[in-house]
Amino acid sequence: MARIIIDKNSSRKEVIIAKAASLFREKGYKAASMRDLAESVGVEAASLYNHIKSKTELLHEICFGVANRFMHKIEEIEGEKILAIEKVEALIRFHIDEMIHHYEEVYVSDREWKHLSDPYLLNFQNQRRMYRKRFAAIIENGILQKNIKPIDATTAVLIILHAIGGIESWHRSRQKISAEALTANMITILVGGIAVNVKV
Amino acid sequence: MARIIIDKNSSRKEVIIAKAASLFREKGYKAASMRDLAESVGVEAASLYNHIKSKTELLHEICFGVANRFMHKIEEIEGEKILAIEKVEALIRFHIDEMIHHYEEVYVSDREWKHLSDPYLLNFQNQRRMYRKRFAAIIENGILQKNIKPIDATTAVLIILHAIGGIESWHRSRQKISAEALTANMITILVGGIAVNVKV
DNA sequence: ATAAATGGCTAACGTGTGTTAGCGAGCAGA
DNA sequence: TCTGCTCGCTAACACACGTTAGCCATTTAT
Repeated sequence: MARIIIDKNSSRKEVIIAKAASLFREKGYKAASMRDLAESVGVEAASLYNHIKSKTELLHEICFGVANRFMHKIEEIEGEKILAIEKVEALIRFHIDEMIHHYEEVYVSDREWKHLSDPYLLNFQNQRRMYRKRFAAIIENGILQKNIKPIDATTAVLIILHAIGGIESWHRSRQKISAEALTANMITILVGGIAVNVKV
Repeated sequence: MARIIIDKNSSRKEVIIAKAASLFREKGYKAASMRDLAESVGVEAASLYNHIKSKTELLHEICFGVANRFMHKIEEIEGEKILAIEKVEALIRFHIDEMIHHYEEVYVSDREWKHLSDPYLLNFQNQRRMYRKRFAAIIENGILQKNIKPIDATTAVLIILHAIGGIESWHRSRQKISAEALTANMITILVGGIAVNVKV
């Protein structure tokens, strides 16, 4: 009888969620079957249901786990007493970091949330909209402070978030450049793209 | 007996492909069923097979249709005698234009190509890799010409392509700003992010 | 007008899906 | 050691999927 192996600080449920994130990222939520997941966990499909309620629950856990982390971070940053452009940079750094270190979950939350079902779907979409509004508000503040170019804040947020989502490709491509170099490049382009050019 | 309505310059097959693109975009390839597609075309599921070979064929047609358009465009731009940074701008404009006017197909080609099956999947991935290499080569040229900042070209391509992919969100959001304004903003941020700052 | 091709239809197939029921092995605490 | 709970298993379910076969109506070409 093959039990799910767990280490000290993660339950069997958490192990399943982690494997699910990896699988959903690779194949997409719909294309990944519970039997696939079971195999990757090392167990029969039916056994999974001793730990989880449904396939959708796995998606909830992944999506809201990620969403909550981002919500907490933006709250933290909003409270700091720094320039708006610095807040934007901090936020970008956090996004990149998340994308590098919690790749699978962030990716899934980004691309597969459509498959959430209705009480959760609505909630998620609301949180997402809120987050973007608050991000845009920071940028608008920077425009008033004159350390950000007078651009459409919504568009800027859209570009920034999706650009970072593209780290997916970097992740796949055998890490030609280091995480630090990647971050530096992205900051140069993104912050450089919206910041008022003070130096040179 | 309900026939598929066609206009002068599109066959029944093309009508089906267009509807498929719309459906695949909305639900994802796997989640969109042939019965869904049939309903949106106004016909029974089995009838679709008088015009197409399989569900996968629909995905091929969509993905390679888009890929070919981009390949032709980059070839055209490579041949022009203009600065590298201008080539990049032209390419970005084309991407944005495609994303605005052939939204569904471009989106599907971007997000659902994973579900292509193997002779086609490999081919598509190769074309994608080629395209990005050629895009990166233009940027590297611009760095040598000193009209583009000395950044990692691969990262820049990655950012640009994904940022434009984000127009998806704009498309959904009731078009708060015009297509022209959106394009102008994106050019400001993206080109501004990589260009050497000559003017202020 | 007649023949052939086209493009619908219904019915059904096999397969893969998420999930439940029910059973038993092994670990935990008394 | 005994008891109960955790967590695995096999078997099976109902259903949704892509696709095929075979039939008939309508359009097109001769």
